Amino acid sequence: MSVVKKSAEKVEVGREGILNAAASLFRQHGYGGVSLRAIAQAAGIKAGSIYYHFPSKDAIITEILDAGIVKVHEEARACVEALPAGAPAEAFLRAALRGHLRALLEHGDYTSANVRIFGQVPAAVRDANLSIRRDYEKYLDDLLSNLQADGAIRADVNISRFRLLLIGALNATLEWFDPSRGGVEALADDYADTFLNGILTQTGANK
Amino acid sequence: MSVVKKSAEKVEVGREGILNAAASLFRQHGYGGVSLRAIAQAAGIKAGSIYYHFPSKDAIITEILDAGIVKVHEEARACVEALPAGAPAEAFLRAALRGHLRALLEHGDYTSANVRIFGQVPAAVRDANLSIRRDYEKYLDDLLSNLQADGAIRADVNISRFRLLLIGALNATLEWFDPSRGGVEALADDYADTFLNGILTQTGANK
DNA sequence: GTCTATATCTGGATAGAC
DNA sequence: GTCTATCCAGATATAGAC
Repeated sequence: MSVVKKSAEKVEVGREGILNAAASLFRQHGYGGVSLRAIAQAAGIKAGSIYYHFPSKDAIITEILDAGIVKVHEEARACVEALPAGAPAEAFLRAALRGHLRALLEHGDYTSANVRIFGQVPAAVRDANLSIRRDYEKYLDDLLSNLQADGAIRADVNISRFRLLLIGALNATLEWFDPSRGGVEALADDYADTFLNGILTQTGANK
Repeated sequence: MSVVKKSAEKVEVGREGILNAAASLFRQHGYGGVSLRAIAQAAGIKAGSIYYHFPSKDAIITEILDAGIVKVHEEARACVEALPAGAPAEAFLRAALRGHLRALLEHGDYTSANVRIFGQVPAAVRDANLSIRRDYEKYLDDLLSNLQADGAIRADVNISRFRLLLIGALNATLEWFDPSRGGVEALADDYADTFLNGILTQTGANK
């Protein structure tokens, strides 16, 4: 995807090159820590040229924040929908978790920019991203509620609170995940084991 | 602790007033999004006056980052050490979790600033905070390893990976926790239940 | 579609009065 | 311990050449 200059240094140009460069810089330095000059330099153009593609810095970050959520939502949904008919209940959680983690870590600059600076952007930018966020949260809540209605998840589990715990734990992997030391799929399985069964050796009678 | 002006608007002055104002602003707007002028205004002084207390912006953020970790580490340790002799194994995890969460949410500006902008500050500032971070991570790893050696935690649980999952989930509560809707202690117990036992209704034979 | 040049403003930091 | 005044580097954004 996107243009690649021969083989120099994969300097991408145009709209997508700007977005990729910006996402990486926002992730590293935060919203206020990145100048249009820096984005332009990373994209291989001059600062003034950015305004041909985007009307403002806020427009760039808005697009990046949205993309971060959309990619994760789409991949989680795709993984769930790819399940064979009659898959066991816990497979639904495993699939959603795997999709979330895969998209999260494969589009790390966009998703990390979202996780890190959502709370730091101007209110107008944050509001624009909120409905997209809510859509994904509702998707997960519905999925988990169905599993609970089926009896797979304990009745005393607060679904939206567990969803917050889950997303928090998954998103935090962005801060330390290193693809050269074990793949995403293994990580997803490992995390799913913990969420589903806990860490205790014996789980006879809970309090 | 710290000075309070009569009852006007709790405008704190001096060193601590600057730190409190800065922590709150860094949490809200990120490292690059906060100017010394803004910090000064929030602290009720003028920008130039800050340099009487701190040599640079970096010195301020360094102190805030360190405080964020130290408060959590101290409270977690205190909760664990307050356990009665002969407390059950899982009580150790519950205590550490409760201490972490309590300090995290009670000193939200400092801890949230740390969580949000650790990855965005200049390298020199980040390095200064790293050893303090490592100390706390080692404390948790040792505690969890002991529980595993005692047989309380399953042998197939990767301790440092579980610690990453745990801290990630706990720190994420900063993004949504609202003390007016349920206390910290209840949240800590709820999270502990999930980590210890998982969410599945039946936990007969794990794969 | 990208450039140069520039207008306008805000940033961190310093000096010295009080 | 806080102020005012200021230096200068760097910010967003615009205008117009190519």
